[in-house]
Amino acid sequence: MPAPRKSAASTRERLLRAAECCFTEHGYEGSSLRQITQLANVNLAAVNYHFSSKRELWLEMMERRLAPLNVERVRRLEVLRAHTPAGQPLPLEQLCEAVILPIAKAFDNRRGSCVTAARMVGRAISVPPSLSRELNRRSLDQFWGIFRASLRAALPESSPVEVDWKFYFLMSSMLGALAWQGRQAGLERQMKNENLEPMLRRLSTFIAGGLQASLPAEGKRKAKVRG
Amino acid sequence: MPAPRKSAASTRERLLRAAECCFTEHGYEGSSLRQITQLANVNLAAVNYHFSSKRELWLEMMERRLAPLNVERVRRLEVLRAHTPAGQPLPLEQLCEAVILPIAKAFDNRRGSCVTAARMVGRAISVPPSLSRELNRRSLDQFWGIFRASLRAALPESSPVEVDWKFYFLMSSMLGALAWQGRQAGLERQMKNENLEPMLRRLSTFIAGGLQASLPAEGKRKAKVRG
DNA sequence: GAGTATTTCAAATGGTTGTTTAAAACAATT
DNA sequence: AATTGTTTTAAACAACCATTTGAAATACTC
Repeated sequence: MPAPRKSAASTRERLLRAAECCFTEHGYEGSSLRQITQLANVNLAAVNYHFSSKRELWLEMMERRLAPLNVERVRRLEVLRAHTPAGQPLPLEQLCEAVILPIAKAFDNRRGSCVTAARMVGRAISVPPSLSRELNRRSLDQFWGIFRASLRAALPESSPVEVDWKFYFLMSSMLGALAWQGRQAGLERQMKNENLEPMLRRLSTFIAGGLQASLPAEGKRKAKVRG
Repeated sequence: MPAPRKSAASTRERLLRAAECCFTEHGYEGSSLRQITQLANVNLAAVNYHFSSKRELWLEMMERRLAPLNVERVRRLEVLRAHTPAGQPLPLEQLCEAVILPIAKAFDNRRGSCVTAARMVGRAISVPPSLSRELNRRSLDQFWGIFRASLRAALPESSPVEVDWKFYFLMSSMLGALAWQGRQAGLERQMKNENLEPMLRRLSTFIAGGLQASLPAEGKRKAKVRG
């Protein structure tokens, strides 16, 4: 049984990198295998050899990035839980940071920008439903189950359906902010590589504030941030 | 000069309606003119006759919906400004509602669901950049200028760049929540037609909380926003 | 170094895309 | 009724799409 050729992994890798770039820039349906293989400097048929289809290329590309990202998220959630006294609710802002901040680190920064990588996460919001569902099954369901439990622990006074709404707003806000990438707001300049983590911190603060705001226990109208 | 044929407007209208449906469901690149014309029961060439291209069809479809939406938003902002004593900052939550709530009403509800229409707005987040830029130029720039001024008036203690960030999070959160439509969170059921306005109210509260949260005036936990 | 499994490659498959064309059908005016 | 301008139609256009094929090239084992 011959070992795989030296450049084989390189072809696969180049393909994945090119796919990240194209899919992020032009979306799933907007990127052709011809564009991707040309950018990767490999033959067109390589996609169907190394992966079996365009669909699978996209899924593997996403999986590869999301897996370590989710590991880090879960690690942070566990640390947070360990540092919170029993009976105390988990601190909301740090909970948000546990989900959002790892995005800045989890991506390989050597080639391609972090910003592209972050936008890649956001792109998942606009992919065909069939792909979205499959990605969910492979790479998100497990993490989301864990995270939802943490969110319940951070919001002990909210009803389950209330928590679901907050969960939804947290996720969709995060994806929206990542997908949009400062366009239309004159912030493209602020969202370059070196500024990604500060931006994610701002985002965490924003989302934590939103989660806190709609707490039924608090007197809603004006004192919405914190008691 | 002969008057336009009776069914001419009808063809255009049917095309626009079908376009809303297809583009919302499958995205811009994912919808073909053949799908759209078939759904509209018109000839394929009708698209290039009534509009000049697929691109223009999408732009006109969006423009038609966004124009009255923005009129209503501006109207609400003016009412809000008129009801706020001079020197007082505009109330944040009502500011958010002025931008978000009109989405539930501005769309023609007779045919097609409101939810579809709302998702259509969210879809703008995932359209090719060239389209996004053109839509911006035609239908959003003017409103955004007005709204940004209102947001500054609601956040008198925030710096301009700080306001830009909040503006960005407000917009991207709104688009993200609309685009995602309860998928992945088991809330599809909650987001049917009759529930759209309550959902938009929740969203307003969430976003208003986020805007409030990062106020530099408030003694934040780590004081990361500003010294 | 012969043999073998793996990887690349150019070419072609069958299908779809947005757009164009030129003729036909239509409505209104003269 | 003839003319005019508008709208619809079927057909064709050229370009591109994802995927497959089978042979050539490569790297590894024995």
